Amino acid sequence: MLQQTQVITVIPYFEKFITKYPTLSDLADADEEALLKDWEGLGYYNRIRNFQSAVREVKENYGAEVPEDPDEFFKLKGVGPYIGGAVQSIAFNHLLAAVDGNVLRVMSRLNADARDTTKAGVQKSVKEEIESMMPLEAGDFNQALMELGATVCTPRTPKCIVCPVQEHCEAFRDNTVHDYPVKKKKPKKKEEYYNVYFILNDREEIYLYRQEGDLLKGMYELPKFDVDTSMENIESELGVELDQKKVYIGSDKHVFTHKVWYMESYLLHTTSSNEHFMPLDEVRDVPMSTAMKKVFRKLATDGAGGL
DNA sequence: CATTCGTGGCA
DNA sequence: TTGCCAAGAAT
Repeated sequence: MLQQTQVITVIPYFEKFITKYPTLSDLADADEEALLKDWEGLGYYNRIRNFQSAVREVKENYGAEVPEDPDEFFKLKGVGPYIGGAVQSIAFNHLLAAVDGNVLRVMSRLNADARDTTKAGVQKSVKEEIESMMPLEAGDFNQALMELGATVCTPRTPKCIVCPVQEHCEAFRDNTVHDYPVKKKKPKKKEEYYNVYFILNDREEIYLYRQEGDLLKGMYELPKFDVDTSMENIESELGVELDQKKVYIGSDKHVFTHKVWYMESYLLHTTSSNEHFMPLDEVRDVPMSTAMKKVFRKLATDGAGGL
């Protein structure tokens, strides 16, 4: 949960998961769609699939005991350098570093390190440097380093005046704290323009399906097409016959890490039905991305009422 | 090594 | 309004 996600955001999800899935088996046996519903809104949805995969692996191949051997633990899905170091140091006191964004920022300033911290090789180097001076209280040390970054050595206005390691900080000495960490600039987000359709039939059902591909995989979405797609193509793609008149619902923008969706939504009627149609009162129970929820919200407020 | 994975808060 | 950033990992 904590991968690229703030602690404050994670807390309510964490509470829900440990309550609803208190044991390894509860998580291992859970339905993927139910897990996605509980993860809804947290983003990076592959994380929960990876986690379930790791839990099943532990249950089946490690006697339901989380492996204390770092080499074994690192084999689990979703376990990378950070999670591996964090868990193995905090839970089992192995002398491994837990290098997250906070730690990279702290270390780059301490050393006035101008290397690009987005590069895996640089992160590995920082990890090895920390491990070369790791005290026996590895878990505490890792958490202290992260906490220092989260509360004192912050991105914008670091509180150098109260920093406990100020006298060791090369960037502070040089008055160049704001030059670190060095990161390569992110490429511009790709803009994508879609028409999104609420297709309702006579039985109060709506066309809704699980998203495939990689982005938002497993989350339910409304039929969505490039803006230049003809109605004939849409009917043929979806296997439905659509009434001529369509009602404009609204416009939504949704920003992802690497792309932006611009969505225009419309309400359409059909007399068709197929396996993709779902009763309207079941829509609330399926996992849906924040992007699609925005579109639905507009229908509920401005549209034909009813949801 | 670079790209692709969500979402919300903040300046 | 825009870009940055968050207890990163898989591909």
